[in-house]
This record gives sequence, C-alpha cells and structure tokens, in this order.
Amino acid sequence: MKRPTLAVVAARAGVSKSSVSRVINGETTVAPEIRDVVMQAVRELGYVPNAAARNLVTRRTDAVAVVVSDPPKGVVTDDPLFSTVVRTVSRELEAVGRRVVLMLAESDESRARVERYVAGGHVDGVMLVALHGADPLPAALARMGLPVASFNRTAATDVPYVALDNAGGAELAVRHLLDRGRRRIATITGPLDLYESRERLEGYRTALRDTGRRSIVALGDFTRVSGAEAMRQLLEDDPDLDAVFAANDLMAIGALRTLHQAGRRVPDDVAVVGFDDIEAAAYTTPALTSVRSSMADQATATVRLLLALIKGGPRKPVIMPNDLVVRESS
Amino acid sequence: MKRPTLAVVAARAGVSKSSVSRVINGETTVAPEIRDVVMQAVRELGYVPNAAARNLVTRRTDAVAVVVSDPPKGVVTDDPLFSTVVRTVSRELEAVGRRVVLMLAESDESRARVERYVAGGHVDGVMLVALHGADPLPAALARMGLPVASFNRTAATDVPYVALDNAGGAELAVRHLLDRGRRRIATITGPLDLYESRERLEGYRTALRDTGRRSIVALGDFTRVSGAEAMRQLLEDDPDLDAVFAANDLMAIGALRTLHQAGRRVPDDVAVVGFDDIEAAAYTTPALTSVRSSMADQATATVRLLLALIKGGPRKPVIMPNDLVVRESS
DNA sequence: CACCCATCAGGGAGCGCTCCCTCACCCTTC
DNA sequence: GAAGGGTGAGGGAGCGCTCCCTGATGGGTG
Repeated sequence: MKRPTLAVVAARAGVSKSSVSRVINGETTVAPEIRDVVMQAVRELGYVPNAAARNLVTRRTDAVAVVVSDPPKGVVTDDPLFSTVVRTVSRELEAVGRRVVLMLAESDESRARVERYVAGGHVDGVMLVALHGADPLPAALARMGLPVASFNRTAATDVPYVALDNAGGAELAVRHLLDRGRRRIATITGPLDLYESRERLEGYRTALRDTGRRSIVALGDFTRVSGAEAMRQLLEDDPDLDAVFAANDLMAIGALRTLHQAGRRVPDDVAVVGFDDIEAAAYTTPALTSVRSSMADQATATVRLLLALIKGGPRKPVIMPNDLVVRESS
Repeated sequence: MKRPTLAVVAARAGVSKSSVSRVINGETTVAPEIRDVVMQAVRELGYVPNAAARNLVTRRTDAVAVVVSDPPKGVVTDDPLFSTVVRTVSRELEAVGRRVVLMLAESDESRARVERYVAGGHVDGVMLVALHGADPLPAALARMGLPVASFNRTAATDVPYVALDNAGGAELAVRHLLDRGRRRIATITGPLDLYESRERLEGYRTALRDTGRRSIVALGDFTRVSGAEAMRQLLEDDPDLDAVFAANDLMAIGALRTLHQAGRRVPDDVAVVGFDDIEAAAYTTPALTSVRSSMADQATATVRLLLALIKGGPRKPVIMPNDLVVRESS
C-alpha cells in the first residue's frame, strides 16, 4: 500500500523527475506531449505529492493556524461566534487551497503550545479569534515576524485586525430606544477586557450623554447566564428602568428570561435591544431587536486581510459597518 | 532569522546529531550529562524541530483531520453541534499532542479535497462529524485503510462510530408525555438521511405503538426555521394535538415560536419536548424539556475511539446513554 | 589475564521533493 | 553555412530529520 513517488511517476512516464515536478506545479515551460504523458502516469498511479517533502524544501506550508481563545469562563458551548467564524474562515481558506490548523488558546499551557507551534514554522500565517484584551499571545506572535491578523481588536497595537464599528452600533441601539420614548435606559456590558465591550459601552454612554440622561450599568461576560444575572441586578438597582441595551444577544436572551420571571412585559414595560443579530434573536419571545453585524462578513474580511498580509500587503485595520434590525422587543 | 537545525544544536553541545535526536525524542539510552548539555543548547538556541523533515522520514504526522459536513441547507450558523464538538475534539486532541486539521465537507469539490488530502498521507487518522447518511465520504475514507472514527453513525458499516441511544431517548421523551396525560402526540423529525433522525422517529413510534396511539409526523431538517414550519403544518393537520416531540432542540425552539404565534399556551395547550438539551433550552419561554445527551461526552468518546484505532485497537461502535431533563414546557 | 558481551555515542544513508545548473537541440540571422 | 541565442529537458545537490549500523569503552566471567 505504498504511495508512489515522483521518481516512480517519472519512470512510468519515461521522463525526468524534474519534468514531472514541473507538470505537477503547473509551470508553463513544458511541452504539451510531456505534460500529457505525465498526467496520464499520475492518474494511473494515483500519485499525490508528499506534502512533508515539499514543505521541507520550499519552506512554505500552505497552512494557516486559526487560534481561538475560549469565551469567558469556558462554559459557553453554543456561542454563535465560534461556529460562524471558524466555519466561515475554514471555508474561505480551503477555497484558496490552504490548510486550517485549529488551535485553542484557553490555558497557559495551550498558549505555550500555540507559540511553540507557530515558532516551529509550521504555518504561513496566524488568524486570531476573540482573544482577551490582556492576552499576551498576539504580541508574542507578532514578534515572530509571521503574518498575523486578528478577528477583533487586541491590545497588541501592531497586530492588524478587522473589527466592527462597535461604538457606532451601540449608539444606534440607544438612539433607537430614545426615539421610542424610553427614558431610563440601562446597559449590560461584556467583559471589559475586550475592546468590543469597552467600545459598546462607550457608544451607549455617548448616546446618553448627548441627551443628558444618566447611565445605568451592569457587568456581564457575554454569556446568557451573566445576562440573566446582570438583569436581576439592574432591576434591583433601578426598578423603574424602561429599557436595556445588552452588549450581545446571548446576554439579551438571558435578560429576557429574567424579565419574564420578574413579570415585566417586553416591550411594554421594558424594551430590550441586543447586539450581533445572531440567528436565535429572531426566535426569542418576543423576537429580539438587535444591532446587525454580520460575523460571517467580518470573518471573511479577516481572512482576506491575512492572505493579503502573507502576500506582503499593508498592515491596515478594517472597520465594518452595522445597522439595526428592529423586532418585537423594542 | 533562520531557525537552528539539529546539526547546529549538536555542534553547540559538542555531540553528534544522533545524540541530540535521541534527547529530543526522549530515548533512555542517553547518558545524563549528554542529556543536560543538549537540553542546554536547545534552550539557548530556541531550537524547535522541523516537523516537515520529521514527518518525511517517520511517515507519521501527529495530525488528525476533523471533517465536518455542513448542516442541512448550510444556513445554520449557530448550531451548538459544531461549536461543542469541534471545540471538545480540538481540546482533547491538543492535550495528547496532536494537531487538528479542520476540513469542511459541504460540496463535491470540498469532499474531493478531503479525499485527496487524506490520501496524501498528511494525517494519522480522520474524525468524521455529522455526515449525511448517504454521504460517500466515510466509505471512501475507510477504503484507504486509515483509521476513521465517526461522531454519529454513517451508512458505511465498516466505519466505527460513537452514537447516542437515539431510539431510547425518543422513547423516554414520548413516554414522559404519555405519563403527563397527553394523548395526541406529534413529532417533528430531523432530515431522514441521518441515522439519528430515523432512530429518533423509530423511538417515537415504538413508544406510541405500545399504547396503541397513532403517530402524527412532520418533517424538519434540524433547523429552527424548519421546526417552525413543521409546527405550522402539524397544527393544520391536527388542530387538537396536545403534545409535540421535536427531534432536536433547535426545531423545538422553532415550534415554540409557531405555537406562541398561534396563540397556543405551552404547556397548558400543547406540551413540547426537544432532544439534545443544548444550552439555549434553558432559556426559552417557557424553558424547554429535553432529552439530555452530552455532546461533549460523545465528542470525547469519539476522540478516544479514534486514538485507540490509531494505536491498532478494535473497531467497535460505542453507544452513549441519555436521560430526560424536565422543565416548564411539558 | 584474556575474552565476551552489554551499553551507548557517532557516522551516514536516505525519506520525497524542488530548483539550480548544465546541456542538447533547433531556429534565426548575417 | 557558421555562429548565436532561445527553449526546454535532465542531473543532482540538498532541505532537516530519523534510525540502522558500526565501533569504542568498560565491566563481568572463566
């Protein structure tokens, strides 16, 4: 069951190894008849080039590491971010013939593993997903001189990224609530070591400041549980609030649950707006108003950025626009 | 910025390449003082073995391909299956020092890419996730003689798998509804080219047959949308139904939405039970009763199975038990 | 004291591929 | 008709590593 090598194919086709190599790699300086006889031999033998041997000599790998940090607490098992981003990224990279090596960075040990792996030159580039602001990994990777692109901004200023207009989206949401006549608008933030969270909070504050209203803030960590918990906290702090902007949909879903349990009607008593417009947002009761920000598009843009970097392109961040999808909850 | 090689380390340590190789690979037949001086040199130079060169000669890769087929229609972007399974599998494989190469099998083209890649001997084994029953890929991969383990059963009988006791779980759900006094119990199935769907339907039928009640069936495809649509269909077919068993939670969530829109109270008018107990199940209104079947455990078991196969273990399927989590919807 | 065997370091072939270099051949040009 | 240039095939070194084999050394045994 031994796989045929270049030499075997060459012998079969009656040409040199060099010629076979040229044909395989699509070089143009090959006579058509040689090309044909080689292709024939390749087909007959079921030849597949050995990637290890090729990598060894070319020092390219055609592989990209996709490094995903665990979400807060590591308990969220069905967060749409992971699904959407990993899937989209994988699809895009495969389409251009690159291998995807998936790595989790959730502990110091796994982070070290990632660093070692990348340092080992096993990949042509690295794509970072959802790393905490304080994570030392982006900076460490950037220092290696390998192309690195990040899905969302990180603390490492020299790592180019693709991010949403988080502040703008949050402002959009809050202004919408103000337009609906809401006066006591609270927010549930994401973990504040993430840029997105801070920017969304900032957008919330900007929108309120313009109208002179005070902010009511509770901390969450992007999970449903934390949203439910934060909502409980908010109701306690300010029983008269009439609207909530949650920094993501998962927390908004948790908030809906708490409001339901507390007997508040949505949107009659309290309006709720989320962020991300995940698929589940359309299936809550009542359906959730949310800031739409196609994660898939953002993921695609990040892949493009990384591929451009690998080709030697400029290290410029990309900001994606977003808009508001109004449903029943507001 | 050239990375040091074995030879450089050997020169630095004043020993032979062979000795360095032995130290790196943890062989025991090395004198302690040689070991120390080599480790010292490795540390000083920041040496990382070149995987390509190693693979080339050992013909092992320490990599595993994780092949995921797209969910039905390819539109579900936040299905918990992908998240949970890929994440768990990745974690487990990384823990034993294996690389994870993620590949999507959603089109003929990508399927061919997977086959070519695996045939190329780039991986030590393959893990299949959620492939349609009729998918030719499992059989094709099995024919290559490489270890293959599947998360869920496939049509290829020679591919060992880890599956749930789907029929048993469905029976559990339906018997629970019967115990609650429900008499007209409908079901929403998954796509019937998946074994899980067929087995869950079979379990539903078995439970009903035992009590002589007739079955009311609508087809879904495991997405929320299809669940909502199927529920609409069911209400039309049999307005008097008083319970629904959905073959997964996503469809149950869709069904809840339709019932809400149709003005039926859950569980007063219609009881709903799902399958999988995904995280979202606890956050619906009302909270969803569901058959619990830890996807994470199943994923872990599949990894174990694959690793055992790589080591030459027996090709025995594994069946995981499940139980019922009763919440407000039933 | 000679011999044998066990232990462990070093030498070097070779894994399959690419790519540089050489060289053969043919066409063009004067 | 000879020289020059261009085109394209073949030869072979070498990528970094492992692992087989050889050989040196030291300890145990008769």
